[in-house]
Amino acid sequence: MKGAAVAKQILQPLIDKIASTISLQNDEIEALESLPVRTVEFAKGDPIVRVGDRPRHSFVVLSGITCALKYSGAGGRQILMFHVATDIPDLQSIHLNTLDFGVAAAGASRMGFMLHRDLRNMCHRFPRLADALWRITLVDAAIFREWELNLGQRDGYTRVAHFFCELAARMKLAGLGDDSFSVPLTQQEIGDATGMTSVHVNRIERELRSAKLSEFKRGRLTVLDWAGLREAGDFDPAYLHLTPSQERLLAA
Amino acid sequence: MKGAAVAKQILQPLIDKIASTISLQNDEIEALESLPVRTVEFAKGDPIVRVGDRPRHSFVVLSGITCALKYSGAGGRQILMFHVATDIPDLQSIHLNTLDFGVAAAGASRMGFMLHRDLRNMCHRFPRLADALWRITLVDAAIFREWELNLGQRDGYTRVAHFFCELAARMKLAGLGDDSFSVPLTQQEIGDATGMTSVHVNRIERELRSAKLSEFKRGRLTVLDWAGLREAGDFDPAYLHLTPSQERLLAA
DNA sequence: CGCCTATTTGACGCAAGTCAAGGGAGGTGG
DNA sequence: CCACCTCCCTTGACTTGCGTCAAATAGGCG
Repeated sequence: MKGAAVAKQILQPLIDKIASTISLQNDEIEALESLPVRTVEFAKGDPIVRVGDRPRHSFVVLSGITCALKYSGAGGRQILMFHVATDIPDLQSIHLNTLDFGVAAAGASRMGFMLHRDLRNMCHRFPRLADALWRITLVDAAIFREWELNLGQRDGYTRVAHFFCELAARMKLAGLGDDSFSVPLTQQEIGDATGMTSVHVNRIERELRSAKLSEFKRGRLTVLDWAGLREAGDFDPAYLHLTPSQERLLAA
Repeated sequence: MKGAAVAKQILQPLIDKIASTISLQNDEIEALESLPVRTVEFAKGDPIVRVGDRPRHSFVVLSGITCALKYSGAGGRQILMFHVATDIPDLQSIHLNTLDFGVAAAGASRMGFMLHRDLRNMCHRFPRLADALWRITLVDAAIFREWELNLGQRDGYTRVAHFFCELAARMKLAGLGDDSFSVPLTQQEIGDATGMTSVHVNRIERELRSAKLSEFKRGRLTVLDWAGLREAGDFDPAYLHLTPSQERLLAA
Protein backbone atom coordinates (compact mmCIF):
# COMPACT_ATOMS: atom_id res chain seq x y z
CA MET A 1 0.00 0.00 0.00
CA LYS A 2 1.48 3.26 -1.10
CA GLY A 3 0.59 6.90 -0.87
CA ALA A 4 2.18 10.06 -2.12
CA ALA A 5 1.73 13.24 -0.21
CA VAL A 6 3.37 16.34 1.00
CA ALA A 7 4.90 16.30 4.42
CA LYS A 8 2.48 18.60 6.23
CA GLN A 9 0.79 16.10 8.53
CA ILE A 10 2.88 13.02 7.93
CA LEU A 11 6.15 14.53 9.08
CA GLN A 12 4.74 16.52 11.97
CA PRO A 13 6.34 14.29 14.63
CA LEU A 14 9.72 14.54 12.90
CA ILE A 15 9.36 18.32 12.57
CA ASP A 16 8.57 18.49 16.29
CA LYS A 17 11.67 16.46 17.06
CA ILE A 18 13.86 18.77 15.00
CA ALA A 19 12.22 21.79 16.60
CA SER A 20 13.25 20.46 20.00
CA THR A 21 16.95 20.74 19.11
CA ILE A 22 16.94 24.02 17.17
CA SER A 23 14.25 26.71 17.14
CA LEU A 24 12.79 26.59 13.66
CA GLN A 25 11.94 29.67 11.65
CA ASN A 26 8.88 29.89 9.48
CA ASP A 27 10.64 29.38 6.17
CA GLU A 28 12.43 26.36 7.62
CA ILE A 29 9.16 24.86 8.81
CA GLU A 30 7.67 25.48 5.39
CA ALA A 31 10.61 23.78 3.70
CA LEU A 32 10.10 20.70 5.89
CA GLU A 33 6.35 20.73 5.38
CA SER A 34 6.67 20.87 1.62
CA LEU A 35 9.00 17.87 1.37
CA PRO A 36 7.47 15.23 -0.89
CA VAL A 37 6.99 12.04 1.09
CA ARG A 38 5.80 8.67 -0.13
CA THR A 39 4.46 6.31 2.52
CA VAL A 40 4.95 2.55 2.22
CA GLU A 41 3.82 -0.20 4.57
CA PHE A 42 5.86 -3.23 5.50
CA ALA A 43 5.11 -6.53 7.21
CA LYS A 44 7.16 -8.27 9.89
CA GLY A 45 10.53 -9.30 8.51
CA ASP A 46 10.30 -7.39 5.22
CA PRO A 47 13.61 -5.99 4.08
CA ILE A 48 13.35 -2.25 3.42
CA VAL A 49 16.83 -1.64 2.06
CA ARG A 50 19.71 -4.08 1.63
CA VAL A 51 23.48 -4.08 1.86
CA GLY A 52 24.92 -2.89 -1.44
CA ASP A 53 21.88 -0.82 -2.44
CA ARG A 54 22.54 2.61 -3.86
CA PRO A 55 19.48 4.28 -2.43
CA ARG A 56 18.16 7.59 -3.72
CA HIS A 57 15.84 8.00 -0.74
CA SER A 58 15.97 7.92 2.98
CA PHE A 59 12.96 6.94 5.02
CA VAL A 60 11.56 8.08 8.32
CA VAL A 61 9.81 5.56 10.58
CA LEU A 62 6.16 6.60 10.91
CA SER A 63 5.08 3.57 12.93
CA GLY A 64 6.61 0.27 13.97
CA ILE A 65 10.19 -0.75 14.65
CA THR A 66 13.06 -1.39 12.26
CA CYS A 67 16.38 -3.16 12.70
CA ALA A 68 19.58 -2.06 10.97
CA LEU A 69 21.66 -5.16 10.37
CA LYS A 70 24.77 -6.56 8.81
CA TYR A 71 26.05 -10.08 8.11
CA SER A 72 29.47 -11.62 8.66
CA GLY A 73 31.01 -13.93 6.07
CA ALA A 74 30.24 -16.90 8.31
CA GLY A 75 26.55 -16.02 8.21
CA GLY A 76 26.27 -14.35 11.60
CA ARG A 77 23.71 -11.61 11.73
CA GLN A 78 24.42 -8.53 13.81
CA ILE A 79 21.62 -6.14 14.60
CA LEU A 80 23.35 -2.76 14.72
CA MET A 81 20.55 -0.64 16.15
CA PHE A 82 16.80 -0.40 16.09
CA HIS A 83 14.66 2.59 15.19
CA VAL A 84 11.22 3.76 16.22
CA ALA A 85 8.86 6.55 15.16
CA THR A 86 10.56 9.79 14.01
CA ASP A 87 13.91 8.01 13.52
CA ILE A 88 15.52 7.94 10.07
CA PRO A 89 17.40 4.62 9.89
CA ASP A 90 19.24 5.17 6.62
CA LEU A 91 19.86 8.90 6.78
CA GLN A 92 23.40 7.57 7.16
CA SER A 93 23.37 6.96 3.42
CA ILE A 94 22.63 10.54 2.40
CA HIS A 95 26.25 11.21 1.47
CA LEU A 96 27.43 7.64 0.85
CA ASN A 97 27.00 5.87 -2.46
CA THR A 98 26.37 2.31 -1.36
CA LEU A 99 24.74 1.02 1.78
CA ASP A 100 26.97 -1.00 4.09
CA PHE A 101 24.01 -2.28 6.12
CA GLY A 102 20.44 -3.35 5.60
CA VAL A 103 17.24 -2.33 7.32
CA ALA A 104 14.31 -4.66 7.97
CA ALA A 105 10.91 -4.16 9.57
CA ALA A 106 10.79 -5.87 12.96
CA GLY A 107 7.00 -5.80 12.91
CA ALA A 108 4.28 -4.27 10.77
CA SER A 109 5.44 -0.73 10.09
CA ARG A 110 4.92 2.32 7.93
CA MET A 111 7.74 4.37 6.46
CA GLY A 112 7.86 7.77 4.77
CA PHE A 113 10.33 7.89 1.88
CA MET A 114 12.02 11.16 0.95
CA LEU A 115 14.36 11.68 -2.01
CA HIS A 116 18.00 12.35 -1.13
CA ARG A 117 17.90 15.04 -3.80
CA ASP A 118 15.09 16.88 -2.02
CA LEU A 119 16.81 16.54 1.34
CA ARG A 120 20.12 17.81 -0.01
CA ASN A 121 18.48 20.76 -1.74
CA MET A 122 16.69 21.63 1.46
CA CYS A 123 19.95 21.39 3.40
CA HIS A 124 21.73 23.67 0.95
CA ARG A 125 19.01 26.30 1.15
CA PHE A 126 18.63 26.05 4.93
CA PRO A 127 21.99 25.33 6.58
CA ARG A 128 20.41 25.08 10.01
CA LEU A 129 18.25 22.23 8.79
CA ALA A 130 21.42 20.60 7.49
CA ASP A 131 22.85 20.93 10.99
CA ALA A 132 19.74 19.36 12.47
CA LEU A 133 19.79 16.37 10.10
CA TRP A 134 23.53 16.02 10.53
CA ARG A 135 22.98 15.96 14.28
CA ILE A 136 20.48 13.11 13.88
CA THR A 137 23.14 11.01 12.13
CA LEU A 138 25.61 11.89 14.88
CA VAL A 139 23.27 10.66 17.60
CA ASP A 140 22.87 7.40 15.69
CA ALA A 141 26.65 7.13 15.58
CA ALA A 142 26.77 7.67 19.36
CA ILE A 143 24.40 4.73 19.72
CA PHE A 144 26.64 2.57 17.52
CA ARG A 145 29.52 3.47 19.84
CA GLU A 146 27.58 2.51 22.95
CA TRP A 147 26.74 -0.81 21.33
CA GLU A 148 30.43 -1.41 20.63
CA LEU A 149 31.01 -0.92 24.35
CA ASN A 150 28.09 -3.20 25.15
CA LEU A 151 29.28 -5.97 22.83
CA GLY A 152 32.94 -5.70 23.69
CA GLN A 153 33.02 -5.14 27.42
CA ARG A 154 29.87 -6.26 29.22
CA ASP A 155 28.80 -9.78 30.16
CA GLY A 156 25.63 -11.34 28.84
CA TYR A 157 23.37 -10.37 31.71
CA THR A 158 24.44 -6.73 31.67
CA ARG A 159 24.28 -6.67 27.87
CA VAL A 160 20.68 -7.79 27.66
CA ALA A 161 19.67 -5.49 30.53
CA HIS A 162 21.31 -2.58 28.71
CA PHE A 163 19.52 -3.48 25.49
CA PHE A 164 16.17 -3.52 27.31
CA CYS A 165 16.95 -0.17 28.93
CA GLU A 166 17.68 1.51 25.63
CA LEU A 167 14.68 -0.07 23.99
CA ALA A 168 12.35 0.98 26.79
CA ALA A 169 13.81 4.47 27.07
CA ARG A 170 13.60 5.23 23.38
CA MET A 171 10.11 3.80 23.07
CA LYS A 172 8.97 5.82 26.04
CA LEU A 173 10.42 8.97 24.48
CA ALA A 174 8.58 8.18 21.25
CA GLY A 175 5.34 7.97 23.25
CA LEU A 176 4.93 4.24 22.68
CA GLY A 177 4.29 3.28 26.27
CA ASP A 178 5.13 3.97 29.88
CA ASP A 179 6.63 0.84 31.33
CA SER A 180 5.20 -1.75 28.99
CA PHE A 181 5.96 -1.79 25.29
CA SER A 182 4.95 -3.80 22.27
CA VAL A 183 8.26 -5.17 20.97
CA PRO A 184 7.90 -7.53 18.01
CA LEU A 185 11.31 -9.16 18.48
CA THR A 186 12.10 -12.82 19.00
CA GLN A 187 14.74 -14.02 21.43
CA GLN A 188 16.76 -14.92 18.36
CA GLU A 189 16.74 -11.27 17.31
CA ILE A 190 17.61 -10.04 20.78
CA GLY A 191 20.52 -12.45 20.57
CA ASP A 192 21.60 -10.99 17.23
CA ALA A 193 21.56 -7.54 18.81
CA THR A 194 23.57 -8.56 21.87
CA GLY A 195 25.95 -11.01 20.23
CA MET A 196 24.67 -14.19 21.83
CA THR A 197 22.53 -17.21 21.07
CA SER A 198 18.78 -17.28 21.59
CA VAL A 199 19.26 -20.06 24.14
CA HIS A 200 21.39 -17.84 26.30
CA VAL A 201 19.08 -14.87 25.87
CA ASN A 202 16.35 -17.09 27.21
CA ARG A 203 18.35 -18.01 30.30
CA ILE A 204 19.18 -14.36 30.96
CA GLU A 205 15.62 -13.21 30.45
CA ARG A 206 14.61 -15.70 33.10
CA GLU A 207 17.17 -14.22 35.49
CA LEU A 208 15.91 -10.70 34.84
CA ARG A 209 12.39 -11.88 35.49
CA SER A 210 13.26 -13.62 38.74
CA ALA A 211 15.18 -10.51 39.81
CA LYS A 212 11.93 -8.62 39.21
CA LEU A 213 13.63 -6.15 36.88
CA SER A 214 11.84 -6.83 33.60
CA GLU A 215 9.69 -9.28 31.72
CA PHE A 216 9.75 -10.12 28.06
CA LYS A 217 6.86 -12.25 26.94
CA ARG A 218 5.11 -12.78 23.64
CA GLY A 219 6.32 -9.59 22.02
CA ARG A 220 5.87 -7.39 25.03
CA LEU A 221 8.60 -5.88 27.19
CA THR A 222 7.57 -4.80 30.67
CA VAL A 223 9.92 -2.87 32.91
CA LEU A 224 9.20 -3.81 36.51
CA ASP A 225 11.94 -1.78 38.17
CA TRP A 226 13.51 1.03 36.17
CA ALA A 227 16.24 1.88 38.65
CA GLY A 228 17.17 -1.75 39.11
CA LEU A 229 17.24 -2.46 35.40
CA ARG A 230 19.33 0.63 34.72
CA GLU A 231 21.84 -0.45 37.30
CA ALA A 232 21.90 -4.05 36.07
CA GLY A 233 22.42 -2.81 32.53
CA ASP A 234 25.07 -0.22 33.38
CA PHE A 235 22.80 2.18 31.52
CA ASP A 236 23.48 5.90 31.42
CA PRO A 237 21.36 7.64 28.77
CA ALA A 238 23.95 10.40 28.24
CA TYR A 239 24.95 8.78 24.94
CA LEU A 240 21.44 9.39 23.60
CA HIS A 241 22.15 13.13 23.74
CA LEU A 242 18.67 13.96 24.93
CA THR A 243 17.25 17.43 25.16
CA PRO A 244 16.36 18.70 28.66
CA SER A 245 12.68 18.11 28.02
CA GLN A 246 13.37 14.54 26.90
CA GLU A 247 15.44 13.97 30.01
CA ARG A 248 12.57 15.13 32.15
CA LEU A 249 10.16 12.86 30.31
CA LEU A 250 12.47 9.90 30.82
CA ALA A 251 12.97 10.59 34.51
CA ALA A 252 9.21 10.75 35.09
CA MET B 1 54.39 22.68 22.28
CA LYS B 2 51.85 24.83 20.55
CA GLY B 3 51.63 26.84 17.40
CA ALA B 4 48.94 29.00 15.85
CA ALA B 5 48.69 29.29 12.12
CA VAL B 6 46.37 29.42 9.23
CA ALA B 7 45.52 26.23 7.47
CA LYS B 8 47.37 26.78 4.20
CA GLN B 9 50.09 24.16 4.54
CA ILE B 10 49.02 22.36 7.69
CA LEU B 11 45.67 21.22 6.35
CA GLN B 12 46.83 20.42 2.83
CA PRO B 13 46.47 16.64 3.28
CA LEU B 14 42.95 17.09 4.65
CA ILE B 15 42.05 19.43 1.80
CA ASP B 16 43.32 16.83 -0.66
CA LYS B 17 41.20 14.19 1.00
CA ILE B 18 38.09 16.35 0.74
CA ALA B 19 38.93 17.17 -2.87
CA SER B 20 38.93 13.45 -3.64
CA THR B 21 35.23 13.15 -2.75
CA ILE B 22 33.91 16.41 -4.19
CA SER B 23 35.58 18.69 -6.73
CA LEU B 24 36.42 21.85 -4.84
CA GLN B 25 35.93 25.32 -6.22
CA ASN B 26 38.37 28.11 -5.64
CA ASP B 27 36.35 29.90 -2.99
CA GLU B 28 35.84 26.63 -1.16
CA ILE B 29 39.55 25.91 -1.20
CA GLU B 30 40.21 29.42 0.09
CA ALA B 31 37.72 28.92 2.88
CA LEU B 32 39.51 25.76 3.96
CA GLU B 33 42.93 27.34 3.64
CA SER B 34 41.96 30.29 5.78
CA LEU B 35 40.69 28.20 8.69
CA PRO B 36 42.58 29.09 11.84
CA VAL B 37 44.36 26.00 13.14
CA ARG B 38 46.31 25.57 16.34
CA THR B 39 48.74 22.64 16.43
CA VAL B 40 49.41 20.75 19.64
CA GLU B 41 51.71 17.80 20.25
CA PHE B 42 50.90 14.82 22.46
CA ALA B 43 52.91 11.97 23.92
CA LYS B 44 51.97 8.30 24.07
CA GLY B 45 48.91 7.82 26.25
CA ASP B 46 48.00 11.49 26.62
CA PRO B 47 44.28 12.09 26.74
CA ILE B 48 43.27 14.66 24.12
CA VAL B 49 39.59 14.97 25.00
CA ARG B 50 37.58 13.14 27.66
CA VAL B 51 34.09 11.78 28.13
CA GLY B 52 31.83 14.56 29.36
CA ASP B 53 33.87 17.38 27.81
CA ARG B 54 31.96 20.10 26.04
CA PRO B 55 34.53 20.81 23.39
CA ARG B 56 34.53 23.98 21.32
CA HIS B 57 37.05 22.55 18.86
CA SER B 58 37.56 19.51 16.75
CA PHE B 59 41.02 18.34 15.83
CA VAL B 60 42.51 16.75 12.76
CA VAL B 61 45.30 14.20 13.15
CA LEU B 62 48.43 15.62 11.53
CA SER B 63 50.72 12.76 12.57
CA GLY B 64 50.49 9.74 14.82
CA ILE B 65 47.59 7.53 15.80
CA THR B 66 44.70 8.20 18.18
CA CYS B 67 42.21 5.88 19.86
CA ALA B 68 38.61 6.82 20.52
CA LEU B 69 37.51 5.03 23.67
CA LYS B 70 34.80 4.57 26.20
CA TYR B 71 34.57 2.88 29.61
CA SER B 72 31.95 0.58 31.08
CA GLY B 73 30.79 0.94 34.67
CA ALA B 74 32.82 -2.14 35.60
CA GLY B 75 35.98 -0.46 34.36
CA GLY B 76 36.27 -2.19 31.00
CA ARG B 77 37.84 -0.04 28.32
CA GLN B 78 36.55 -0.33 24.78
CA ILE B 79 38.55 1.19 21.96
CA LEU B 80 35.90 2.31 19.50
CA MET B 81 38.08 3.17 16.53
CA PHE B 82 41.52 4.50 15.77
CA HIS B 83 42.44 7.46 13.57
CA VAL B 84 45.47 8.33 11.48
CA ALA B 85 46.63 11.37 9.51
CA THR B 86 43.84 13.45 7.89
CA ASP B 87 41.19 11.86 10.14
CA ILE B 88 39.13 14.05 12.48
CA PRO B 89 38.37 11.87 15.52
CA ASP B 90 35.95 14.16 17.31
CA LEU B 91 34.23 15.80 14.36
CA GLN B 92 31.41 13.67 15.77
CA SER B 93 31.01 16.33 18.44
CA ILE B 94 30.42 19.25 16.10
CA HIS B 95 26.66 19.21 16.69
CA LEU B 96 26.57 17.47 20.07
CA ASN B 97 26.98 19.30 23.36
CA THR B 98 28.86 16.77 25.44
CA LEU B 99 31.31 14.11 24.34
CA ASP B 100 30.23 10.52 24.94
CA PHE B 101 33.73 9.17 24.28
CA GLY B 102 37.32 10.15 24.86
CA VAL B 103 40.28 10.32 22.51
CA ALA B 104 43.85 9.50 23.49
CA ALA B 105 47.14 9.54 21.61
CA ALA B 106 48.33 5.99 20.95
CA GLY B 107 51.85 7.26 20.30
CA ALA B 108 53.56 10.61 19.91
CA SER B 109 51.26 12.65 17.69
CA ARG B 110 50.46 16.12 16.47
CA MET B 111 46.93 17.49 16.18
CA GLY B 112 45.49 20.55 14.50
CA PHE B 113 42.67 22.14 16.50
CA MET B 114 39.90 24.06 14.74
CA LEU B 115 37.06 25.94 16.44
CA HIS B 116 33.61 24.46 16.00
CA ARG B 117 32.41 28.00 15.41
CA ASP B 118 34.75 28.44 12.45
CA LEU B 119 33.81 25.07 11.03
CA ARG B 120 30.10 25.76 11.38
CA ASN B 121 30.40 29.19 9.78
CA MET B 122 32.33 27.67 6.90
CA CYS B 123 29.67 24.99 6.49
CA HIS B 124 26.90 27.57 6.43
CA ARG B 125 28.66 29.63 3.78
CA PHE B 126 29.70 26.63 1.68
CA PRO B 127 27.05 23.90 1.83
CA ARG B 128 29.17 21.55 -0.25
CA LEU B 129 31.89 21.70 2.36
CA ALA B 130 29.22 20.89 4.94
CA ASP B 131 28.35 17.83 2.85
CA ALA B 132 32.01 16.82 2.72
CA LEU B 133 32.50 17.10 6.48
CA TRP B 134 29.18 15.41 7.12
CA ARG B 135 30.33 12.58 4.87
CA ILE B 136 33.49 12.19 6.95
CA THR B 137 31.37 11.64 10.07
CA LEU B 138 29.23 9.14 8.16
CA VAL B 139 32.25 7.07 7.16
CA ASP B 140 33.34 7.00 10.80
CA ALA B 141 29.86 5.77 11.69
CA ALA B 142 30.20 3.02 9.07
CA ILE B 143 33.39 1.93 10.80
CA PHE B 144 31.62 1.85 14.17
CA ARG B 145 29.02 -0.43 12.57
CA GLU B 146 31.64 -2.79 11.18
CA TRP B 147 33.19 -2.97 14.65
CA GLU B 148 29.81 -3.89 16.11
CA LEU B 149 29.71 -6.77 13.64
CA ASN B 150 33.28 -7.68 14.50
CA LEU B 151 32.65 -7.66 18.25
CA GLY B 152 29.28 -9.35 18.14
CA GLN B 153 29.65 -12.05 15.51
CA ARG B 154 33.24 -13.06 14.85
CA ASP B 155 35.48 -15.32 16.93
CA GLY B 156 38.72 -14.08 18.42
CA TYR B 157 41.00 -15.17 15.61
CA THR B 158 38.87 -13.56 12.90
CA ARG B 159 38.38 -10.48 15.03
CA VAL B 160 42.06 -9.77 15.47
CA ALA B 161 42.76 -10.51 11.80
CA HIS B 162 40.01 -8.06 10.83
CA PHE B 163 41.45 -5.43 13.12
CA PHE B 164 44.89 -5.85 11.55
CA CYS B 165 43.37 -5.63 8.07
CA GLU B 166 41.63 -2.36 8.78
CA LEU B 167 44.68 -0.94 10.51
CA ALA B 168 46.99 -1.88 7.65
CA ALA B 169 44.57 -0.73 4.96
CA ARG B 170 43.94 2.66 6.49
CA MET B 171 47.60 3.24 7.24
CA LYS B 172 48.51 2.30 3.71
CA LEU B 173 45.92 4.74 2.37
CA ALA B 174 47.37 7.45 4.59
CA GLY B 175 50.79 6.78 3.05
CA LEU B 176 52.23 5.40 6.27
CA GLY B 177 53.72 2.25 4.82
CA ASP B 178 53.28 -0.53 2.29
CA ASP B 179 53.15 -3.81 4.18
CA SER B 180 54.88 -2.83 7.36
CA PHE B 181 53.60 -0.14 9.69
CA SER B 182 54.66 1.52 12.88
CA VAL B 183 51.78 0.80 15.27
CA PRO B 184 52.37 2.02 18.82
CA LEU B 185 49.76 -0.26 20.39
CA THR B 186 50.25 -2.84 23.11
CA GLN B 187 48.55 -6.22 23.08
CA GLN B 188 46.46 -4.89 25.93
CA GLU B 189 45.15 -2.14 23.64
CA ILE B 190 44.51 -4.52 20.78
CA GLY B 191 42.52 -6.52 23.29
CA ASP B 192 40.52 -3.45 24.28
CA ALA B 193 39.72 -2.88 20.61
CA THR B 194 38.66 -6.45 19.95
CA GLY B 195 36.92 -7.18 23.23
CA MET B 196 39.37 -9.72 24.61
CA THR B 197 42.21 -10.01 27.10
CA SER B 198 45.81 -9.31 26.24
CA VAL B 199 46.64 -12.92 27.03
CA HIS B 200 44.30 -14.15 24.37
CA VAL B 201 45.46 -11.55 21.87
CA ASN B 202 48.94 -12.92 22.41
CA ARG B 203 47.85 -16.47 21.65
CA ILE B 204 46.04 -15.35 18.52
CA GLU B 205 48.94 -13.23 17.32
CA ARG B 206 51.09 -16.34 17.59
CA GLU B 207 48.62 -18.26 15.43
CA LEU B 208 48.59 -15.51 12.81
CA ARG B 209 52.35 -15.55 12.78
CA SER B 210 52.60 -19.30 12.42
CA ALA B 211 50.01 -19.14 9.62
CA LYS B 212 52.37 -16.66 7.93
CA LEU B 213 49.64 -14.05 7.62
CA SER B 214 50.99 -11.23 9.79
CA GLU B 215 53.47 -10.36 12.47
CA PHE B 216 53.08 -7.90 15.31
CA LYS B 217 56.26 -7.20 17.17
CA ARG B 218 57.54 -4.33 19.21
CA GLY B 219 55.15 -1.74 17.86
CA ARG B 220 55.36 -2.85 14.26
CA LEU B 221 52.68 -4.62 12.25
CA THR B 222 53.87 -6.50 9.19
CA VAL B 223 51.45 -8.00 6.72
CA LEU B 224 53.00 -11.13 5.25
CA ASP B 225 50.06 -12.25 3.12
CA TRP B 226 47.39 -9.68 2.31
CA ALA B 227 44.98 -12.05 0.63
CA GLY B 228 45.32 -14.61 3.38
CA LEU B 229 44.88 -12.07 6.14
CA ARG B 230 41.86 -10.55 4.43
CA GLU B 231 40.25 -13.96 4.19
CA ALA B 232 41.12 -14.88 7.77
CA GLY B 233 39.66 -11.57 8.95
CA ASP B 234 36.51 -11.72 6.82
CA PHE B 235 37.60 -8.27 5.64
CA ASP B 236 35.78 -6.46 2.85
CA PRO B 237 36.79 -2.78 2.68
CA ALA B 238 33.43 -1.71 1.23
CA TYR B 239 32.45 -0.27 4.61
CA LEU B 240 35.33 2.21 4.36
CA HIS B 241 33.52 3.84 1.42
CA LEU B 242 36.73 4.42 -0.50
CA THR B 243 36.99 6.50 -3.63
CA PRO B 244 38.00 4.68 -6.83
CA SER B 245 41.52 6.00 -6.59
CA GLN B 246 41.81 4.81 -2.99
CA GLU B 247 40.55 1.40 -4.03
CA ARG B 248 43.22 1.21 -6.68
CA LEU B 249 45.89 2.22 -4.19
CA LEU B 250 44.74 -0.45 -1.76
CA ALA B 251 44.65 -3.17 -4.39
CA ALA B 252 48.20 -2.37 -5.48
C1' DC C 1 73.44 -2.71 35.13
C1' DG C 2 68.95 -2.67 37.00
C1' DC C 3 64.27 -1.20 36.65
C1' DC C 4 59.96 -1.05 34.36
C1' DT C 5 56.80 -2.40 31.29
C1' DA C 6 55.22 -5.66 27.81
C1' DT C 7 55.26 -10.33 26.11
C1' DT C 8 54.91 -15.17 26.54
C1' DT C 9 53.46 -19.54 28.39
C1' DG C 10 51.02 -22.94 31.40
C1' DA C 11 47.25 -24.59 34.39
C1' DC C 12 42.72 -24.13 35.54
C1' DG C 13 37.77 -22.32 35.68
C1' DC C 14 33.60 -20.41 33.84
C1' DA C 15 30.38 -18.01 30.76
C1' DA C 16 28.35 -18.90 26.82
C1' DG C 17 27.79 -22.06 22.74
C1' DT C 18 25.91 -26.48 20.90
C1' DC C 19 22.81 -30.16 20.49
C1' DA C 20 18.56 -32.04 21.36
C1' DA C 21 13.98 -32.75 23.04
C1' DG C 22 9.58 -31.19 24.74
C1' DG C 23 5.84 -27.61 25.40
C1' DG C 24 2.71 -23.45 24.30
C1' DA C 25 0.42 -20.19 21.67
C1' DG C 26 -1.69 -18.72 17.70
C1' DG C 27 -3.22 -19.53 13.00
C1' DT C 28 -5.53 -22.37 9.46
C1' DG C 29 -8.33 -25.62 7.24
C1' DG C 30 -11.35 -29.43 7.18
C1' DC D 1 -14.75 -26.37 16.78
C1' DC D 2 -11.42 -29.40 16.97
C1' DA D 3 -6.99 -31.12 14.80
C1' DC D 4 -2.95 -30.05 13.22
C1' DC D 5 0.99 -27.19 12.00
C1' DT D 6 4.38 -23.97 12.64
C1' DC D 7 7.01 -20.92 15.22
C1' DC D 8 9.02 -19.85 19.21
C1' DC D 9 10.16 -20.56 23.88
C1' DT D 10 12.12 -23.43 27.53
C1' DT D 11 15.10 -26.64 29.71
C1' DG D 12 18.86 -30.07 30.35
C1' DA D 13 23.37 -32.15 29.35
C1' DC D 14 27.59 -31.55 27.45
C1' DT D 15 31.48 -28.86 25.16
C1' DT D 16 34.60 -25.05 24.34
C1' DG D 17 36.61 -20.48 23.64
C1' DC D 18 38.19 -17.28 26.29
C1' DG D 19 39.17 -15.36 30.97
C1' DT D 20 41.91 -15.63 35.23
C1' DC D 21 45.86 -16.24 37.83
C1' DA D 22 50.57 -16.59 38.15
C1' DA D 23 55.26 -16.84 37.01
C1' DA D 24 59.14 -16.51 33.77
C1' DT D 25 61.31 -13.96 30.00
C1' DA D 26 62.54 -10.19 27.11
C1' DG D 27 63.33 -5.49 25.58
C1' DG D 28 64.02 -0.56 26.12
C1' DC D 29 66.04 3.09 28.63
C1' DG D 30 68.11 6.01 32.13
